[in-house]
Amino acid sequence: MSICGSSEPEHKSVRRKAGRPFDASKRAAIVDAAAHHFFHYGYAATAIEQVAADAGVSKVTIYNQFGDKRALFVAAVERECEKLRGHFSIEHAAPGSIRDRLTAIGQAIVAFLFRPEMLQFERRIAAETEAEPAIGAAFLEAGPWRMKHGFAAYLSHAVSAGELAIPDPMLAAEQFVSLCKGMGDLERRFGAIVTPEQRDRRILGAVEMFLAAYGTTPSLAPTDR
Amino acid sequence: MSICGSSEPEHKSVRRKAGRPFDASKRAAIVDAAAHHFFHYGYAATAIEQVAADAGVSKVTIYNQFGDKRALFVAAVERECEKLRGHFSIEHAAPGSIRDRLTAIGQAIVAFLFRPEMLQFERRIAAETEAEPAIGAAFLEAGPWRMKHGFAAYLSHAVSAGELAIPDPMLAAEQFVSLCKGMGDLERRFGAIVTPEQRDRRILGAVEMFLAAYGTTPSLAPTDR
DNA sequence: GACAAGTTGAACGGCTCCGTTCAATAAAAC
DNA sequence: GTTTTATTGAACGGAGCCGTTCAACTTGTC
Repeated sequence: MSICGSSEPEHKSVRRKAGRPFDASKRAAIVDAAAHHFFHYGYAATAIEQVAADAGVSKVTIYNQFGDKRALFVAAVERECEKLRGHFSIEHAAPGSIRDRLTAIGQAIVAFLFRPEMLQFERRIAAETEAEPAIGAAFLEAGPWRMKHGFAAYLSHAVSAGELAIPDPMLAAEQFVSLCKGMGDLERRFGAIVTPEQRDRRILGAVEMFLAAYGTTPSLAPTDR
Repeated sequence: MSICGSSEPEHKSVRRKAGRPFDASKRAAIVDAAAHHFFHYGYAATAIEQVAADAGVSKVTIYNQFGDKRALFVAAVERECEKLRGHFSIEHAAPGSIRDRLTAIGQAIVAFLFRPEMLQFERRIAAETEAEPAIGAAFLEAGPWRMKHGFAAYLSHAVSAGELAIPDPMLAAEQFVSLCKGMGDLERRFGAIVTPEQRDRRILGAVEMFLAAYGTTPSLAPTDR
């Protein structure tokens, strides 16, 4: 099972086999439709025939190209993970105090993670991880772990600049994100609504606590409000 | 849909209707078997016939008593939530420094939350919350929110004792738990193994950070190690 | 004992859906 | 033009499972 490996492992200009080649545009349409159905209605609730119809393609074509329902699902996950990979760049040079920048980063992270599509995607991945652990691993690599590394690098940068004092940036990255999400993560997964006020309260608290632990200048608002 | 309301809403000694009454022991056996199957194999993958066989009961009996597959699932969730309710008591008088006590609490919380059965249960609840939001709400009430209140009360107690300085105990409770779980929560859900060392590292870091923000005595080990 | 209601086993209808087969057709390589 | 391969539409086999029905039996109340 090669989930989320390098995109084009072997495209050596090997002599194309004779006959009519696969229609790449059809393949893309299939994966698109499949991703939509899988992540919107769930794996079991997705009928191959429906995917075929949405992709404007025959069902047999899908089985020709992917062979299996699971394989199609894996392909959809791969595509989504690929999209994820582009979303983790933090500007190393940003304006404002470290407090302001942390706040902005926290808001961006929460906004990104709490999108409804992300919720759906996580749900499906978590459900299928049980049957196919490689799927969960691929998601962790492409998403959370990647983000953690990026953010840890940012923190290290701030440490170099003397703005923070962090013994373990990887741990600190986890801590900050965990604080920002707080219980909102659970509530979201279990259908409770999380108000923007709650989000902001958690982010504010996260920044406050983070600076209390890792700040270099004596924190100015230890007992705010 | 009455999920997790008061256990026995109307048991007024209303004149028992004539004829053979429901067999309570059978009902219990059914719910037991159903819970096992639902939380072990998932809702869709659970066949009523199998539940009936495991409970030593006829399929028709299940339909007589519960009427529906969903209703049976709800009954199983109710029973599990009921069990959850007993698990959130924190000893207000415990020995040791506040640091030691927080560490012990963190370890207990993580140990409780990371049990495999809890993972399974959460997975199923999250999956079914989509179709039935009341299920997710019931779980939040019986589990996370209950725990949060209990822990916040404990923290308030420590504040009264002058051991901590916390402006918002509810937020602080969230923060501590979030820090203890850290990314381990995600990793667990997506099939990655979380080593005891990682857990302990996170708990240690959580206590450290928590005391840095809310401690009353100057933290003794800011840059531990 | 008469009555009412739960329990059982078996069978059935109905539904959804996966994956395959087949013959006909289209598109590329040689 | 020939060969090779992909695509299509339709149909089929097979499986799983929900929920119902029925007749017989059991267990309770009156």
